[in-house]
Amino acid sequence: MEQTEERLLNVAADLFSAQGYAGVSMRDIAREMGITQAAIYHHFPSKDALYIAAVTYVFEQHTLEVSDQMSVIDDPSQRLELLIVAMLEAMEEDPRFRRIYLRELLEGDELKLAAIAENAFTAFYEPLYELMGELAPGSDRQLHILSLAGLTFHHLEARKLAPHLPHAAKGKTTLPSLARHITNLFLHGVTSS
Amino acid sequence: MEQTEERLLNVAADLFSAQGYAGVSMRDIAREMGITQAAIYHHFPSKDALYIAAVTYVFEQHTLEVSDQMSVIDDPSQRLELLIVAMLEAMEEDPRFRRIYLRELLEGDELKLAAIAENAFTAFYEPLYELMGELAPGSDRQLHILSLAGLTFHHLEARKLAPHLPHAAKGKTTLPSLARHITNLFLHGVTSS
DNA sequence: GTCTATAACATGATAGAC
DNA sequence: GTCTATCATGTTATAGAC
Repeated sequence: MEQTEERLLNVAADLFSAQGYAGVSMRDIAREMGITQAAIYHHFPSKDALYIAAVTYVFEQHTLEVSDQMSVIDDPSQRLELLIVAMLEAMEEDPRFRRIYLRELLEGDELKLAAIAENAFTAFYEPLYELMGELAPGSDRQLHILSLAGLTFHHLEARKLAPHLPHAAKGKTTLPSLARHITNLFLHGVTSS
Repeated sequence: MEQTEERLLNVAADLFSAQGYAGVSMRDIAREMGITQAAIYHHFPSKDALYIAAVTYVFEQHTLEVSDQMSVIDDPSQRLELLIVAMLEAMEEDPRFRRIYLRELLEGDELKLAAIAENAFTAFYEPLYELMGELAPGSDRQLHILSLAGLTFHHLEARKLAPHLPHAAKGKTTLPSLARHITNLFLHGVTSS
């Protein structure tokens, strides 16, 4: 991929993930790029095409392999903690990823949702699915995976909200403490912390 | 409140919660209302004012009293289950509520987030906070409450996504089974189901 | 690969009739 | 309380020069 095109995808992903499809104009993207709006059409035929390309681009960055380091560990609880830390770090590292996911969950049509399902979870889904079979055999594994996703996505996004809540904690929550909290809750529930 | 104005707030809330502020035009709202765009300005001075009024309107519907029926129950676990069912039902009943919450979490500025914090959780926060003190004394109660919020919001929103995931369950998830899943997970973790 | 210029249309908002 | 008409601006997209 050419350098300009990749930068364009990055700028577009930044803006779209933060302000949504309708909230970002081609001029906004062009301004951030330092070019004129018309120049974008040399790289992509339409705003729609640019959006889809940017979303795909962000998702492709997250199909890393996490299962290699995991497969050697026997204890499923330990493997879970590793996966949760990996998920949190991946989502923390690229806010665009989790925001596009949440955004598409809100307004995505069936077609986009199917694409999301295929792309967003690929790196984590299969190892997680297998893991759930070990941790809680016979249970609804998909429900558990969606629970885990809900916990991680929401905690990261809610850090902006937390200071405004009634009994706000003094310092802000660090990533490792979040990982410990989620792992603990997911494994043993609220009664064990 | 006049009848037309209330209907206007409802239509606006429907559209804004589904497509976001930038994704909805005054003409979209007018079309749904069966009036012209200019007529809206008789009721609200600007798009911004209408949006804020619609959001406030939706939130005000959800400051119901749930604590009355709860205070008589001694067992904290039982009270938790009641609260979770109440949360799920409230959010299921009005998708606009949870979507506006998630939307503002994504793009809300500090001012709006503060307003959200004040309004979105008012009905549930205090009883939940107290409950956490009984269920897990000494723990970070706010983290637990945000966990619970993440679970409920995400599960409800992800029901559109679930059928597209790799190992999708056959039937769709019912509200009572969701409530049972979340309560169980939150109380005892994945290992107990 | 980027520019200027422009077409064709959508948008938020106002003025004034009824 | 709603209408028509209109304004100023912003929008996606195209044409053609460099």
